[in-house]
This record gives sequence, C-alpha cells and structure tokens, in this order.
Amino acid sequence: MTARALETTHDQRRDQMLVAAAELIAQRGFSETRIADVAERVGASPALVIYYFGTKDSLLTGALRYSEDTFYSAADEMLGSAASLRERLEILVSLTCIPQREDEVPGSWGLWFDLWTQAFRHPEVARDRIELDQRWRDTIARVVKDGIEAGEIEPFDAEGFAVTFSALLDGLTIQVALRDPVVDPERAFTIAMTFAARELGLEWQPSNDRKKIQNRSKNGQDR
Amino acid sequence: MTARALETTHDQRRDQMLVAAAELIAQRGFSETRIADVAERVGASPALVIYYFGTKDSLLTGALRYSEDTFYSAADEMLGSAASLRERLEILVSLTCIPQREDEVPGSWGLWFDLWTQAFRHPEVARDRIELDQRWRDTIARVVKDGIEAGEIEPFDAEGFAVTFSALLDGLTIQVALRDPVVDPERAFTIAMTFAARELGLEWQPSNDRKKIQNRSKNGQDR
DNA sequence: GCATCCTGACTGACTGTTCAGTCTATAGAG
DNA sequence: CTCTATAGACTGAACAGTCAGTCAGGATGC
Repeated sequence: MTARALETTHDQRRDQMLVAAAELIAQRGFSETRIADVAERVGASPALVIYYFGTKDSLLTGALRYSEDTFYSAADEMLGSAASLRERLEILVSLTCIPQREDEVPGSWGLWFDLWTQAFRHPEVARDRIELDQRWRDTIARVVKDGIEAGEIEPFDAEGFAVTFSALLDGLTIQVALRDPVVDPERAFTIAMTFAARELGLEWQPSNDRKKIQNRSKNGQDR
Repeated sequence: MTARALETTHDQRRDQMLVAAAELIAQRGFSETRIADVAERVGASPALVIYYFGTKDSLLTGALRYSEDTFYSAADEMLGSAASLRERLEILVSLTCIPQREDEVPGSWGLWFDLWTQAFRHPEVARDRIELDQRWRDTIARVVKDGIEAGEIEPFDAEGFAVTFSALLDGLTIQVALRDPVVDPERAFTIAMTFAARELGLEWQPSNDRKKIQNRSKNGQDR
C-alpha cells in the first residue's frame, strides 16, 4: 500500500514533468526547451528532473509521446459521444484543422512539427510515430466502418480511405498551423469534409454549425 | 570589373556556405548544425562564416530559403521538358513522393520538417514559407491550366485543385519521408495520381513506367 | 536504519561571437 | 615601373555564456 502510494506520487510527478515539457516544447520548440525550464515549471530542481528521466532527451521524447497519446485518447473519447457518421467525420476534421484554445496543451500543432523533425532522424521516435499514425488511420477506418455497418453509406475500402484522408488532413494541418492566408481553418475544414463526403458518397454542405463542432472539440480537449 | 570579380567570388563563397549549411541541416537537423561544421565543410574558419552572415541563425534560415528556392526552380525547369498534362502531373508527384538520391541536397525531406518547425515559431521564416508554398500552388495551377488550354481536360477550378492537391502531397511526403511502412513511395505516388486523375477527369492507371519518372526526377535534380 | 525523494553547488564541455591583426591584390601616386 | 596606401578576405585565439549531468548529502516516511 505504501509502495503503491509512493508509486502514485512518483507517477504523478512524472506526468507533471511530461506535461510541463510538452507545453514548453509547443511554445519554444524541442531544442529550445531546457530541463531547468521544466524543473521551474513543476517547482523542482533540475536535478530532480534528471533523477526521474535520466537524460534530457528521454524527457523530451517522452513528452512528445505522452502528448500525442493523450490527443488520440481524447479523440477516441469524443467520437464515442457522436451519433452519426457525419458528426464523427466533423470531429476528426475539426480536431486537426480548427485551432484549439491557446492555453491548451496536448496535440498542439507545434508538437507535430517537432515530432516529425525528431522522427526523421531518430529511429526510436520514428517507430513511435509510425505506431501513432497507424492508430490515427485505424480511428478513421473505424469511423467509416461504423458508418457502413449502420447503413449510412455503401460498403467501401475504409483502410484505403484512411490512408489518403489522413495524409490530406496532415497537409491541411500544416497550412493552418503555419497560418497560410490561403488556407484558413474554415477552408481547410470545408476541403477535408468535401473530400470525405465525395469519396464516401455522403451528402455534406458547409454550414455555420462548424462553430458548434469547434466548441465541442475544445471542451473535449479540456483536461 | 575588378569590383565585379571580387563580388563574384564573394557570392560564390556565400553560396558555398549556404549549400554546405543546407546539407548539414538535412543530415543532422537545424539545431544540431554548428557553424564550425559549415566552416570545415567549405575549408574556412568559423570566424569567416560569421563574417559573411553575421549570425548563425541568419546563415541557417538563409540555407533553408536557398534550398527550397532551388528545389522549385528545378521543378519549373523539369516541367518545361514535359509534353502532356499526365507527364507533368507525374513529375510534380514524383518530386514530392519519390526518394531522391541520398547524396543530393536541395529539397531534401529533412529540410521541409526543419522549415516547418522554424516557420511555426519565427515570423520571418513563416513569411518565406508562405511565399514558397504559394509558388508551389501556382505551379500546380499552371500545369492544370495548361492542360485545359491544350484541350486535354475540361475547364476546372485550377486554384482550388492546387490547394487541395498540394496539401495531399505534403501529407504523403511526410509518410514517405518518415518511412511509414503503410505508405511507401509507390503507394504515395499512386494515391496522388489517382486523386488528381479523378478530380481532373483524366485517365490514369498505375503502371511500371514509374521508374522512368523516378529516374528523370533524379537527373533533373542533379546540379 | 533503510529507501526514496529531493536539492544546492558545482563542473566540464561546448559553441557563438569578438577582435586584433595578417595576407593578398589592386589602385593610385610619383 | 616601383612604391605605398587601402580595402577586403580571412584567421587564431580567446571570451563569455549556457547547460546537461554529477555528487554528496539532507529530509522524510516507515
């Protein structure tokens, strides 16, 4: 029991540090994040951070993992509360294309860039990312399959769709995150939904209920 | 004339350093690139690099710019030598999805990730990237318009297509660059071409002449 | 008294940038 | 044609700051 309790606080501390690291990475970038910053953020000494993670790299890549992981978990949870295929697609798209609240952490766009950059040159990170992306494609495919089983659309190659759709979403995310004037969030949303609708043989029109989705995605992201 | 000659060697030195920096960034990453490395690569002292660029950051962002710029120039040039819309599309797609030779520099995938990461947090870089991306979309739109004018396809919203298509290409590039086992280069190529063909009302079948395109893109990239 | 959590003080390595001054070549003066 | 002044390219050496990681030991709970 004691060991249990200790382990709990131990894990809590760990998570605190991971969250703090993720926030800092999102703000300043991977290579600009110092362990002293993380330590300050959790009210501890730099030495303690090393005590928990051994090396800086272990902390930062852990933070990347942790953050993306909670993003996907949040996505899964949100999807559970949606009724129709159309709603579920809108959730998927708004999660990737619509800005979240500034102060929110996990899945923040900056982290994607840093994750990709790290994954490109570090095999362990690359492995994690591949796994994460497979999970994302599985989520998309699941949504489509559910739609098929519910009779909302005709049978369809859900996995193939997931590959293409996730690539399109990634590309749109980049434009939105980098504030490209040509691809604002609304346009990105419309492009993605139009593509999905046409591909799946679903009816979809851009409408002003986008805001509703946006708000819901925010709340879903709230801790 | 004398001043000219001097200025020429000056610019040559500058370009040398930019190329060296781009190569190193592609290999090691932006933040892992030291000015001492760049200096060594051009056979000069670190002080000289500073003498030319003032600061490390100025050198590295300059290298990013320079590299992407030559990538787009190479793309424009290659497109000029293609006869049909189908060929031109295949060039666009292979440039983004098919691995280039290892030792080749400009446009190397690692640089994209670093460019995005930097652009996310540094407004000047972000401005450059937006400009670069617009140029890419213009190139795509130009290819489509040429196809329309040549009567190869029906009139079509070329700019709208360019926005969606460039996002899809970016997304596929990520998967390929990060060696996702699900999205190998060939599959990425097929996905992109299938999308373009369907969207534009063009006939296209995956065939084994992809290798031809791949080789051409290599040669086109050669300095 | 043992294990775990935690810290302050320290260090060793790294690295961007500065600076004083060298070397080369050209331009202009005599 | 020679001598010298000037400018630009270039460097070695040192500086100054930064930071990840170490270490010896203190507190706390059991």
